[in-house]
Amino acid sequence: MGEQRGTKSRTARSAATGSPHAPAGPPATGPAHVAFVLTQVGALAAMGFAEQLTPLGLTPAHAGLLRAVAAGPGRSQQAVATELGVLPSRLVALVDELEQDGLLERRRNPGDRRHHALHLTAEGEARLVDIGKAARRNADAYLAPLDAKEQEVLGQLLDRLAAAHALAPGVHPGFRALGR
Amino acid sequence: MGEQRGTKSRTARSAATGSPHAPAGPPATGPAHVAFVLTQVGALAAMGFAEQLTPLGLTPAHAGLLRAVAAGPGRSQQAVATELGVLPSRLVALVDELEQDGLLERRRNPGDRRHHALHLTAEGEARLVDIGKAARRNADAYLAPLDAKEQEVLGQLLDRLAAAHALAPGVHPGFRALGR
DNA sequence: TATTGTTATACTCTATAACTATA
DNA sequence: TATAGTTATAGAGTATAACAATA
Repeated sequence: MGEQRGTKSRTARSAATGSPHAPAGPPATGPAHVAFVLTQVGALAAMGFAEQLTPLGLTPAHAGLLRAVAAGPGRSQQAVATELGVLPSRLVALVDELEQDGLLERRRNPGDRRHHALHLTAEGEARLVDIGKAARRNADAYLAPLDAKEQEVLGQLLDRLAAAHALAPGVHPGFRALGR
Repeated sequence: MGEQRGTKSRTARSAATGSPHAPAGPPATGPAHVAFVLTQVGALAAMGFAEQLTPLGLTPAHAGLLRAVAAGPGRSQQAVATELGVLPSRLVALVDELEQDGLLERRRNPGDRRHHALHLTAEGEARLVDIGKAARRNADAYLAPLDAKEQEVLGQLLDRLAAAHALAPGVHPGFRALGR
């Protein structure tokens, strides 16, 4: 059930994502400060999630792909690659790995044999539940410094920003190739 | 003044930082959702900053290094590398590039000739001002969907999280090697 | 012998483009 | 010819370890 490949390099990566790099230092107040701290805590949260994922033998990219397939089973690799903003050639490797782990399967479309319809296996569905638990575990620990009301306020403000910047609800921007 | 090296690969990267990857999709509410959106908007803000930096011929890593040197002039590469959480071998390349652009200089320490004291040049100081403007520009655009009061509330909540998780004030976590 | 900086090297991730098989 | 998927290849980024100079 998943050979835990690349355990080492798989430790954490994400958000600083892509390249783990960083904005310069900001003043202690004002918009620039808020934006900077936003990138700080966002990157840290992403790293925490990646760490929770490690024991599952998955990277954030794998988790995002599993979720995308679950959200729309039977789609072609092209369709999924487009939604996630990933290069088709990269998606091949991700699908290969998840298929080897028995979490995902390619099914040839009888109508147009060029397509590979992507579907989760039963094990893939189960793994997706584990991913959800990992995300929840990370989120609870990460947001613990804030009480329930504060978490709600934070969530609403962030939702507003996400909506204003047209972020796709379930898709992480760090997924895509960034500078394109 | 800065040959704008690697314009192509320098476009944007950062936050998804490290590896530009992503947590899986979350439910529409609750802590897991808040944490996920936090990584989304954080990554997007970091990407925006990286883009503002591109015309300056710099990456977020360069900007962070310039700031670190400005914050404590005359320190050794080891000291700066430790503060930023960067490998010394990597710092060499970063310093090389900024030195070639005339923004930074190594000064041999007469006392202990093994050390290279790092200092900004006058041009480096000027560039740092430009970086601040870029950060401000990005932050203003990014936070525009929220009014002043909301931005303040967001900043306070994020500051609380940053403090609780012991984030160094001016240092971006995406800077360090992540899984270490 | 220990430390600073540097170089060499390997590994991963990402990106472009060429190739195949279907249509 | 056009499209889906794949493979090949090159490029950056990042990591480890070996090395030279200095102490």
